[in-house]
Amino acid sequence: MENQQPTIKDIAKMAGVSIATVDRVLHNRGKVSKKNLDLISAAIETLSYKPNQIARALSSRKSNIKIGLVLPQVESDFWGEIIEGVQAAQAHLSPFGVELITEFSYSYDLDEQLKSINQVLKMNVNGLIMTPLYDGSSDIVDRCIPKEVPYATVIDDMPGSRRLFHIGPDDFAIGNLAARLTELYCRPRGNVVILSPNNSLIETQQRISGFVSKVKQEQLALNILQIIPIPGKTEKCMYQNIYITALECIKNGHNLDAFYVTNGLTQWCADAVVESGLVGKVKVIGHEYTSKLPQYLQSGAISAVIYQKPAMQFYKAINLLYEYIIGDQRSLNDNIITECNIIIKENISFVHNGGNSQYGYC
Amino acid sequence: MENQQPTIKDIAKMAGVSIATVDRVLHNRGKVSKKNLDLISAAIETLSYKPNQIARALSSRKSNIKIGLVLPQVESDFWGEIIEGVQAAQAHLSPFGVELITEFSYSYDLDEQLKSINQVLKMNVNGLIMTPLYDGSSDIVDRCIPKEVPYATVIDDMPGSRRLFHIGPDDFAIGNLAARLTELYCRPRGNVVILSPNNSLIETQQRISGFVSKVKQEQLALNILQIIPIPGKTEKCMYQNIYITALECIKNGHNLDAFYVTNGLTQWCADAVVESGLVGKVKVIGHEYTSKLPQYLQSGAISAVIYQKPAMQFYKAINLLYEYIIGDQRSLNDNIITECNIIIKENISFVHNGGNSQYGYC
DNA sequence: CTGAAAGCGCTTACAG
DNA sequence: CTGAAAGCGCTTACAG
Repeated sequence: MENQQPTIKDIAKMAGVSIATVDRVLHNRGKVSKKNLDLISAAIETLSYKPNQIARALSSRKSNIKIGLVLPQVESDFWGEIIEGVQAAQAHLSPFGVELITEFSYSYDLDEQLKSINQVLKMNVNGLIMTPLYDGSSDIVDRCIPKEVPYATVIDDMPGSRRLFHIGPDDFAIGNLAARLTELYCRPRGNVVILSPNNSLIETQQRISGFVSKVKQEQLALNILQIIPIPGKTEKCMYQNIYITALECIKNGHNLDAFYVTNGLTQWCADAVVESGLVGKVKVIGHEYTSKLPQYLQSGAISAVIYQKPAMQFYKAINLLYEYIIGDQRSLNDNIITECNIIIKENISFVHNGGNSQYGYC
Repeated sequence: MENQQPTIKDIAKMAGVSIATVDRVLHNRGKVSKKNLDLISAAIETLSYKPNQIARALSSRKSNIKIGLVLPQVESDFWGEIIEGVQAAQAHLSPFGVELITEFSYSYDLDEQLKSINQVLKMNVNGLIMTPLYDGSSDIVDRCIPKEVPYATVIDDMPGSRRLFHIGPDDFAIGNLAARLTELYCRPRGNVVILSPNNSLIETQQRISGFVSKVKQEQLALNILQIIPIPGKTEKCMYQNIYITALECIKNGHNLDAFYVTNGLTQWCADAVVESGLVGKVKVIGHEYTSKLPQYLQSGAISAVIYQKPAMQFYKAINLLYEYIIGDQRSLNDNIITECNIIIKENISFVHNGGNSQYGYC
């Protein structure tokens, strides 16, 4: 009926060789005479042959592909959600013989992460996906990972490193957006404090500068009172510190109208607002989907968050890295901007999050 | 190494039959003796066997599966975008031997759509996906499509019909959201006119009642001046009617602060605002991603839209219907609420639309 | 009602 | 440097 896709047989016939030889040039492994190479290449070209991925997957099921994942387990909602993306990817790719090997680290500590990387490398992974923790870490990480092992970064980038690609939000644009949301919820005008965990990360800095420059550029009726870095490497530490700091800000007066929290710790800042009985008076704008988000939006303790769908990012990263490893040479965009959603009280019921994505991953 | 997934061979061996017989019960086709049926079912159970989809796809490539699509081509941005979702699905499924057959109708006219349905049925499709045009059409459509052909609805539903499942937004919730967005952009308060194309659709009515009830329930500072149905079945008609109506509203005074447009014709309402030199003064809140949306958001002619990602909806619908047809009995949720995004000036750069989804479909 | 055999398109030893 | 053959897990006629 329709003209069938050409198969490896077709091009073998056309080039007058065996399919084994065609396979050799397809994977440029083994030696092939120049003459045959040319013949085969020409045939591939003229028939515009594309290897059938299904057949490939079925046939090479024995030779497992392993992809390593190095995941912090710190902000538990945020990273916990990611695990669901990883599981979805596992389910999607296991019929292709892909095995995912995950290592966790329990603090935002570079040494711990390097240990995880080495652990994963011991398992002879064919590729690696990670979220870098510090901006200076490019060289260290590059030295740690052998050149033969391609790796990708998700959420935070490591520019200047050998990473194959990066998936993550446009943090400057996100900062712009946060400023607008703050402005909308504070109208006619507002005094804002920015609380900044992971303050040393370049991504955090970009969000802040996006926020600040949006305010200036569009002369939003926002007055940025302070930008306060929140220290802490472990989960508990960070929760406590942001909560205490928010409480202090509230007590110090200054006619505070809003907090902007630069990452997923938003909920713990909102706790301070609730504790102070200022829900509705002091708005909280922040990031990510956390367990209490629905109820906090409902009560007004949080006005809006920007949601970067981290589970989806990992899901895509794993799929892309797999395609790269099996040699799908589709030109790879090396910096993929992830989609971010605004979540407010009125749409949280139909924003798909990591735990709600029965059909979220196609 | 790891315990391999059981194959059809394993369960044949365990039940003491041939793989052909196992295959028969897997697809409950052909007659199998009660004894063997029980034996095989037990084996499947105890080994918790899952057929390998890859192998299945490879082996059954000859027997093409055809899925029919019945698509209006009216609001061209909206429906044009959908075609990209269809193409993505085609690319994704063609290695599985799936062929998509698309028929277009060029007006919102039931008779024309029925013709398209019949056209597609003539091609012996194994399933069908459509967007119903009128609420009364359940019976007519049900009579038109043979019982053996499963079909699904996307975007608009046809409750009470035989459709297998529906994917679409929660229109009442969307109306709620639209009210909130209007309120945010009109603060401190605003006079709103609702313009309603496709007014007879139950989905449109739900958006409107969502909007109205949100205003009442939360006592939003919005005053709904009028709700005006916009007639028109063809593209040109609708564009002209909404533009003219919007112009009239503006001229009639009433201190208009905002339009809420209940569907993807938002852009043509904004044209009237631009024409009247009232950009910034009269806000427009609406729906969908259309070609001029980026520039209109930038200039302020449109303040915000709610984007239901129609291409993604079709992409998912096609995949789900395919899985159903090949007998993937995963329990099928028959009413899938699609994710909707808020798009405003500050986030349009990183919202993935149909035409921007290189990595949007996993 | 049941089974042996060929085949889907590719990969992988193995023998030359 | 090259090819014949077996195999991945399932489906599909075909013969009993």
